[in-house]
Amino acid sequence: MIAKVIVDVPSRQTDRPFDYEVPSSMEEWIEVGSRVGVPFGSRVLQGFVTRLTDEADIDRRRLKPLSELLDPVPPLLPDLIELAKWLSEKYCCSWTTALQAMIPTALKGKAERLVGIQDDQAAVLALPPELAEWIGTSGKFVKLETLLSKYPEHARAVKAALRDGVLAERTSIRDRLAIRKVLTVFVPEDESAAREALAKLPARAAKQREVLGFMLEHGGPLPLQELIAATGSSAPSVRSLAEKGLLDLREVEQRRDPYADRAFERTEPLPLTEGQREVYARIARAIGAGEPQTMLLHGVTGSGKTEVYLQSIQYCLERGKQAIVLVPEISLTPQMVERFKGRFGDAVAVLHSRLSSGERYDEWRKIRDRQVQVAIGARSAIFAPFERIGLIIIDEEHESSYKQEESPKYHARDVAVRRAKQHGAAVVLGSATPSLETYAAASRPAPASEQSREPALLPMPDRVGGRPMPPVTVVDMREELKDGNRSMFSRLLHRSLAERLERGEQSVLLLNRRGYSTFVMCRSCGYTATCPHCDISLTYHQKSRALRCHYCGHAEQAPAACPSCQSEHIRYFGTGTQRVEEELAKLFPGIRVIRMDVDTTTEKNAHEKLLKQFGDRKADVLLGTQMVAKGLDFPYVTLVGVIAADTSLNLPDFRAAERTFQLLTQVAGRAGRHHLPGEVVVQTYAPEHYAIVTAKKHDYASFVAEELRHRGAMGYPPYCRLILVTMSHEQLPLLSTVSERFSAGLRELAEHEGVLLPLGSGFGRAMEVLGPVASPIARMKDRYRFQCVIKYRGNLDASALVRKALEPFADGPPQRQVQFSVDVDPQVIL
DNA sequence: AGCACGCCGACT
DNA sequence: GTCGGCGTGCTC
Repeated sequence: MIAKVIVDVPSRQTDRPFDYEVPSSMEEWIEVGSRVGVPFGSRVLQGFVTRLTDEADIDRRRLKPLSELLDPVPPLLPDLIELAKWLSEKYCCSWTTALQAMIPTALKGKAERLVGIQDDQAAVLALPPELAEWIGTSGKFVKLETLLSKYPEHARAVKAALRDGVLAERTSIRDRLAIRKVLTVFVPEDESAAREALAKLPARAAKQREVLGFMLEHGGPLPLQELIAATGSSAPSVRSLAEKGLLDLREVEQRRDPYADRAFERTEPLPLTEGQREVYARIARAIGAGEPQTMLLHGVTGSGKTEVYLQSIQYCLERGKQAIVLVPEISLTPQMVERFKGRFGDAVAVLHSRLSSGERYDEWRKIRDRQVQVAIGARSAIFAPFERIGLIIIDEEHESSYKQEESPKYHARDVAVRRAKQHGAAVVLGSATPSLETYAAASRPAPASEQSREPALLPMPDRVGGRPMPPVTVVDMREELKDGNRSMFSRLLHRSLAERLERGEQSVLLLNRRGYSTFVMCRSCGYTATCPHCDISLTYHQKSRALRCHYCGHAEQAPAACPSCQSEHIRYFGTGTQRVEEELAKLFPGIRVIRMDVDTTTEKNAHEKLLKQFGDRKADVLLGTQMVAKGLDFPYVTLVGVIAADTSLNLPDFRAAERTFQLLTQVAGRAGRHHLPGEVVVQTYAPEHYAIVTAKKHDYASFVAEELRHRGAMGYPPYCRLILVTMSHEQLPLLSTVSERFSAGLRELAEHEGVLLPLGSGFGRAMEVLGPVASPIARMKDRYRFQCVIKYRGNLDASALVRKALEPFADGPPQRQVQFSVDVDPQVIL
């Protein structure tokens, strides 16, 4: 049997399967998706089996055998292997990079050199005795690295022994993280004997008596650490009991269940409103049909989307299929998890980045081992190794966090649609503010033949319980200034906050962070601190009093005087939220504020804790950046204030208006979700901007109409698609030549295909190549950066053209190589 | 990505 | 006359 293996070398030249002989001992176990160790050149690497066949592409005599099978159960399934291939083509990355994105980091194996004694008694005598003893008997292998670090003085002897064959060497792939084993204490089988022994333990062995007594009373097995904690004893006491045979001490495989210590109250399906019922029926029908179908669930905030999700999943599970739920990382809150755990209990695995890699690995294994039927998680949960997916839900479909910024730069929404196609599953994209791409596709009347390719539109325009959308008041900050109010709070917001304080209700304040971020400026000469390696400003970190570049990590001490003019009028602008907090304290003495931003949420679970405090009404105001806009649901929040709505409007990105509208709508949805009516105050310097006007009216349709006009005029998605190619090199002239050659080459290929046409002409296939021009961040980590923007439309494989255009630049001299980075469907092009 | 093979300068 | 620079080409 021959296995086609993708080896873990992310270069263009090795981005194809290599053939290996499957040893007969592995034949029964090996599958497409198995992870294996293979000899590759002079080393052993990790790889994935992509196909099993009897035909080798090369001379059979040149084949090498697989050296090991790394997991008893394949970590990937054939559909994921195929999906990875698709990812690599669409997003222009290597197959192995795509495969790596699908498995937990814990499984990224690394080769390790092992040495052991050959079965040759006489030769062993040649080894230094302590070495021989430590290595142990023949057949046992120890890590070479460990051996050398333990006995550095014997390095020569080891080398000689390896050369002479006294020591044998083997290479093996070792997982970065093993399954966690926990030393666990058991009551021995012969419990009565232990009881008798307990009575006979001498009085001075007080600890042991206590421990044994506790175990006999407690009964069941208990992790050693817990036993120690519970009895105030120490490990030696337990061990000596174990040595006497009065307790058993064994290693037990431990699942790291991050929710183990929490009980979730079981919930039952809620009665659906008529609107919910209709949507649910459509989704259920799609699941039942077993045909791939995408639906856009356009439901206003508070319309009860989550309950529809829950019941749809229920239906899916009843059909014996599995479901994946994607949620933006930021809104994967305990509240959210609770709702799913509450409904489906142990059938849910939760995957998010706040978990340790061990915890994530264990949650992932529940999926692979078929112990759960529902996976809820951020972006990468789309790769959950389920075998029969019936439903994929993407909540807050418009969120940019579904796009991965590193290679593979995939968009989870597009991957979901593709995966659903493989499984005949339904995809539900849920949002109050769908992305323009999705909405345009869903509302476009599809030709009959393409019915299933366009998402169906499922509207949910009403809030549950008929609660109205909260009224939004827009305050023109220019008028405030004119009237002599120079505070960051308008008179209305100030008054509204005061009222909430009086009534004991809560407020949420959103500061659109960009434009307010931390930086350093000299008020005398206008000097700003910039990174010496990148063309961007340094940010000021109050805690360490350091200036830091968040692209390359460069850090320096914050200067006391301006390095340029020596003036002492250099000012450090703290995070915007800190300033707001200070101001609040000044205006409302005694006000209790919870601040949520990068500074206060770095600690693990900080997020969770802060939200819980706010939920317990331990604060009057929740102040934060974007993260307070998403998915929070607190009954006593009756005021939402947006400090500066237009900071995101002024970003030089074509999605700036869309982002602003989405943010305002989302945050407004946080107010008045329960019995108390809510109110929203939006402060801005651009009250007439359509994003703000339409957000005020909760009028998505008008926003879309206006925004589509702009996109059409400027030639941006959804009227075309984009690919951003960024090239970088230390030397500007070389970069300039190479980037010109690349864009010329790409134009030539497009010309050859007959698609190199201006997008403004007609409606067929067309492609434009813009640039190269200097990137918005023209230098990063001492490398200059140029970019090309490719716009295209119609049924054409632009990724394939880009890949082809990249070929001549494959690899040359490693040092002076221009780096190419391809971003298909970029979220920001600035 | 490694690592080996292969052609031109400063050493025993 | 050899050791070693890293350019280029391969890895089943």
